[in-house]
Amino acid sequence: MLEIKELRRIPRFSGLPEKAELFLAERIKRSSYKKGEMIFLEGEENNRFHIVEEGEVKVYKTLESGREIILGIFNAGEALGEVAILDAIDMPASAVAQEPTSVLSMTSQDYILMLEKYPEVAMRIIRDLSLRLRTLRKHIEMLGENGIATRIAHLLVTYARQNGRQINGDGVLVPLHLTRAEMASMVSARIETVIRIMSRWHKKNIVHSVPEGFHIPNIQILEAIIHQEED
Amino acid sequence: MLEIKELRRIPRFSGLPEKAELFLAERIKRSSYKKGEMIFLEGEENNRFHIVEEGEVKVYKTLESGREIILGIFNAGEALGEVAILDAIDMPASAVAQEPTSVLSMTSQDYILMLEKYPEVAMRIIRDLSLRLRTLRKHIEMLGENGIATRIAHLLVTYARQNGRQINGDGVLVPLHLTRAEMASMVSARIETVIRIMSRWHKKNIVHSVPEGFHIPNIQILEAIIHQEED
DNA sequence: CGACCCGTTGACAGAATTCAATGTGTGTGG
DNA sequence: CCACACACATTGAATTCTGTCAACGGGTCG
Repeated sequence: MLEIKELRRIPRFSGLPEKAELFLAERIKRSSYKKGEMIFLEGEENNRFHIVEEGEVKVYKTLESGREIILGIFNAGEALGEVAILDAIDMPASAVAQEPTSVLSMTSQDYILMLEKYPEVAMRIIRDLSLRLRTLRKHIEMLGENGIATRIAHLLVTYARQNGRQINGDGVLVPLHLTRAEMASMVSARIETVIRIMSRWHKKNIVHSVPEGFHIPNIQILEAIIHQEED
Repeated sequence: MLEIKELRRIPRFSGLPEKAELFLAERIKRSSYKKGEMIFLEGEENNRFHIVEEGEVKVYKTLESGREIILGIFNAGEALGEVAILDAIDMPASAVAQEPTSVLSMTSQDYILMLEKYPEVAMRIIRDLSLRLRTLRKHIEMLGENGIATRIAHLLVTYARQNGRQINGDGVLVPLHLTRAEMASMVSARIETVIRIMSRWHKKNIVHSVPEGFHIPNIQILEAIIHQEED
C-alpha cells in the first residue's frame, strides 16, 4: 500500500477528498523498471491504468508491417493507458522504460470504481484526457510539417518547452532518451535521414546528443527552422 | 429548446436520467449551416461544445506559416471541441461545414455544470474522449505511413470502414467530401502529388471521385497498397 | 465576359530513401 | 582476456519520390 504522503506528491492525485485518497492508496501499486524493461504489452488483457512517477516511458505500436510507430514519450506525472480503461479492450499499445522508471498503477476496475464512488475526480480525469488530446494534436502538427528537418526541429522544441532544463547561459538540456532509429520512427523518416540532419546540426552547434538527452545551445535557431528559414 | 425525443436520438445522450435529459434539452441549441459556413473559429472565446447531428464537418488549424492542417472530418454523432471545455481556453481550431450540416451545441459552462449535477454522465464523456483519442491515434498512424500513396490509401480505408456504405456488388461508397487540396493537407503532401496518385488510381479502377464522395470498387486493393504491395 | 476555384499535366530541381559498407562500444561465452 | 555477436551511429552513391513552378481547361457566379 502506498503512503498518502506519496500519493499527494502526484499532481493528478493531490487535493482529493480524504476518503478518495485512502481508496487510492489502498489500490495503487508501485512498480520499478530498469531501462529496456516492458511495462505493458500490446494485446495484454490485464488492463491497468498507469502514471509515471519517475523516469521516461516510450509508448509504441507495432504495425502489421512490423514497423514500430511511437505514440509518445512520457515523463513524470503523465498518465498511460487511459484509452483502454473504459472499454475493457486489450491494451492497444506497448510501453517500455527508456530509463530507470517507477510507475504507479491500478486496475481498470478500481479506476472505474473510483469514478463511481468519487465523482469529484471525474473532472480531473477528463482534464487529463483533454491534455492528452492536445499532446496528440501537437504530434499531428509535427507530422504535418514539410521536411524532415522541420519535423525534427518541431519534435525537439516541443519536448524542450515541456521538460527542458535551462543551463546557466548555455541553452537548454532536454532529458529525452531516443536512439536515431526512434527519432526516425517519431518523425516518420529513415534512420539515415535523421542522422544526416542531426550530424549537420551537431557541426553547426544547433543540437548535440549527450548522455542525458539533447543539448540545445540556442533554441531560437530551431524555432527559426520550423518557421521555414533553412538551417 | 430541444425536444427530449430528439435528444434521445443522439447516442451520446440516450439513456440518461430524466432530470439530466431535461437539463440538457433546456440548454442545447440546434444550429444549421450551409456548405462552407463556419461553425466556430480558432481563437474564439465563446467556447461551446458541439455534436454533429447531421452532415459533415471539417476541423482544422491554421499554422503561423499560413498552412492549414486538418485535424479531422466529423460526421453525425461525433463531438467537437471537447478540448477547450475544461480549461476555458480559446477554441484551438476552426470548424466548417463541408455539407449542409446541423449541430447541437451547449456552452462550456453548462457542460461543466451538467458534470457537477449529474456525475453519471461523466463516464459517457470520458468514453467520448477515449474514442477521440483513438481516432487521433489512427490519424497519427496514417501520417506515419511511408509514401503518400500509402497514406492516402490509409485515409480512404479508415473512413470507408467508419462510414462506408456497401453498394450492391460494386464495392463501397465513402461519403467524404474533400477537395484534392484538403486531401493533400490531411496526408501532408502537395496537391499535385495527390492528384497524380488519385488519377492513376482512377485509371486503374481503384478509387473514383463521385459527387457523393469516393467510390471504391474493391477495397482490398487499397488494403494491399497499405501493406506495401505497390499499386 | 472576367474572376476565381478546382482539377490536371509536364518538366525540372531538390529531398529522402535505399543499398552497401564501416566504425564503435557493449556484453557474452569460451 | 579474446573472439564474436549485436545494437547503434555514420558515410557515400545511386535511385526514386516529392515538391516546385508554370501553364491550361472546365465550371460557376456576378
